[in-house]
Amino acid sequence: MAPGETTFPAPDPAMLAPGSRVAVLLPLPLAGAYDYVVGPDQPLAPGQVVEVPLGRRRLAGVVWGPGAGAVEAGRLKPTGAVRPVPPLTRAMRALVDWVAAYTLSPPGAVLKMVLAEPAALTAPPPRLGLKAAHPEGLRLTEARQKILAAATLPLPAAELARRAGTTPAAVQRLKAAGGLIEVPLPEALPDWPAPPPGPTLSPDQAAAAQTLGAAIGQGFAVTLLEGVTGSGKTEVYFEAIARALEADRQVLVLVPEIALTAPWLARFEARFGAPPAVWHSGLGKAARKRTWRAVAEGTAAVVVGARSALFLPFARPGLIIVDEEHEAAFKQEDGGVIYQARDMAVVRGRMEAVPVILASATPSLETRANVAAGRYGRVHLPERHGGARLPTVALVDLKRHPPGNADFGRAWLAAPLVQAITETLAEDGQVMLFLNRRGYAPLTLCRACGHRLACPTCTAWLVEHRRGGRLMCHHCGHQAPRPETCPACGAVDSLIACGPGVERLAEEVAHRFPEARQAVAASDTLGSPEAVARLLDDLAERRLDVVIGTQVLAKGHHIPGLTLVGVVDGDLGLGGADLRAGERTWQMLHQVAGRAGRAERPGRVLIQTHLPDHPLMQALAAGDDAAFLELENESRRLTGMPPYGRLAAIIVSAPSAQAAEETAMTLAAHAPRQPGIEVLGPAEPALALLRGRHRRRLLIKCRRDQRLQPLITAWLAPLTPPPGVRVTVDVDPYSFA
DNA sequence: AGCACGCCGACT
DNA sequence: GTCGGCGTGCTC
Repeated sequence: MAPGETTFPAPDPAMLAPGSRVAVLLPLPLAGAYDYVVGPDQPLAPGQVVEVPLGRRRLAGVVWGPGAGAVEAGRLKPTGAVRPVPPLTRAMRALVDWVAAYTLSPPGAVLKMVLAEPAALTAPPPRLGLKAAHPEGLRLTEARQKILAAATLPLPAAELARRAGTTPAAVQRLKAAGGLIEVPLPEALPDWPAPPPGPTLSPDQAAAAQTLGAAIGQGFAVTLLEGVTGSGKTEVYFEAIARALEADRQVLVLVPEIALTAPWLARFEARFGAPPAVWHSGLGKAARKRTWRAVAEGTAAVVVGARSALFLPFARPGLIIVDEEHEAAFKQEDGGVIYQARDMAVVRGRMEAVPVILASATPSLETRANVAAGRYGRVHLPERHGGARLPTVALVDLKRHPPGNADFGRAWLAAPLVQAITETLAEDGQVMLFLNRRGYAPLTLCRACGHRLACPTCTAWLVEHRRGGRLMCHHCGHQAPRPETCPACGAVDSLIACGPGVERLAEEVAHRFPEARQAVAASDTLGSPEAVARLLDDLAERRLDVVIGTQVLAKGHHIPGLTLVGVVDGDLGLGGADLRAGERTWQMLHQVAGRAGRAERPGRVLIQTHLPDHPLMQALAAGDDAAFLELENESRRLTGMPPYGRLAAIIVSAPSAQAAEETAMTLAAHAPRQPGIEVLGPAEPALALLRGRHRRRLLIKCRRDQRLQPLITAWLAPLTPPPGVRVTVDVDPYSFA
């Protein structure tokens, strides 16, 4: 076999002979697979990646099965070359079909996520090495003798020159003279050292690790791994990973946000002696190709990645882990396919017959309900590893302690929090202030005429970013320099910043605590795992006293000197129409609370709130999770909301508000009317205008034991939206304020 | 998703 | 008189 022509045997017996009709799924949002006639060169098997003509281009699709026969035989074009990649497994094809049917997306749109890097579908150029040849009449200089002595085994040219102690030029001339021949290098086997023995686990951890590890190789099962921050969840599921590796299976770890995994990666490497493969949308083309192929060929043992890693074509999957399973970031909101990666990970586990671990300190209500119903198992880690104490939580009533104005301007820190920061700094402790708002101020208005600066293409205020002196829309990326005069009335110096962002909070801290060394941490200031790692290192090495951050800081990293966490706006997310707002606030505060005092010193958490009597705030202050969860669970049950009912959102978007409204009204008029089905709307979503498109939203709701998809399909199929109007379906929507 | 075909404004 | 804008529609 010639180098670079590695063929992958087709394991599927359902071979399609040349001349027969074959269905090929293309990575395009088409309604279904297209039929082709199998080309003369070789038979095809389901799952193979094959080149086909489409219009006047050629692209790679996947053999989906025998052709369906809707298009007359004379119009069929022949399939082309089979691409040198392992065929998509039956489980993978089933996953594509399942996700497409569940999310009401074209299967080709799901396939596109699987074939995420088209370049990966071509074989990498074979690595060539040079090996000694001994033609007659070769002039043997001293340098040439050294090269030939070093080239008894094939080596890359640069390496050969280095070992022979000569220059690459000498090697090239020797090659030209026929003294070296080019031979393909054997594929470098991945250097995956045998994992060192694991750490000593507490009895609870050991028992949990034992349970999770025992599931490897035993088929599909879902287990919730629940434990408070610092209980050692990661160490426990690392042991399950070790069991999967021992069984020669690959592991997928889904994380909500790859930029935040720097400490995780360090721990992983410390445990296993090698880094995992990493997958996220920000990877460069070359890295994507390398990683995709390594996963497909089975040489990448562990992959950690964001949502999109769910669709990587593992050769020998053995375990799927979803870390921080409660995180809203697993919900893909925009783009072709709208899906919940955590839920689809469970589906993939079922398709692949491998166990799934959902890990969280604050599991979602959905997952809790699945545990309660016996669908998922549960492993609980009650003890804090090392016996560190949980922080005390206190509420700061903003009505009793309004921050008011200070000599430096408007203040956002109430007196009790200022007091606590002063004490903490005096005791040489570190402080984290948490405010989930990027930028300097979330709203800018004109003092003269009251005009508010809004995004031209979204229903959203422009956020001032003083770093860079710009106004930005956080929804579409629109940005403009901060104007000198009011765009509405032309008044000079009349624009004032309203409300706090992290930059503004940093200003207040600088005024109040000029001695304190501080840093701001937000997703726009900390883009990469390296930047996050640097910040955490600065904290751990005590080069910082105060860190002011958004959600990016609310992760379970270990900062021993951190003894005070201040939540500047604990009410964010409360009181809206968002189903999960209360739950999210609870999870977020829990996670923030978990940050304080993880070493020997006990921590304090102060939460500023306007609603100290809210049951959520009371439960947090009392540390009464059970009370909060019971309240939340009951309200979901009574209203038939998830997890006790099923929901889908129908989103209409159009260039004009009128067109959106009209289509939405038409949809509502044709809504299914039957017992147990409720259709709400149309209503204006929170972002009625997004990226220049006007939007309306309808909600359809049914009981858990019914299926929404067939209803929605039957409802929408006969209604063709007018030109320019788009109708999209979001099954299991997260935001519907 | 591309890449066509198809009808209305500013240029060699 | 053409070059070219991107609006709809098709690709087995």
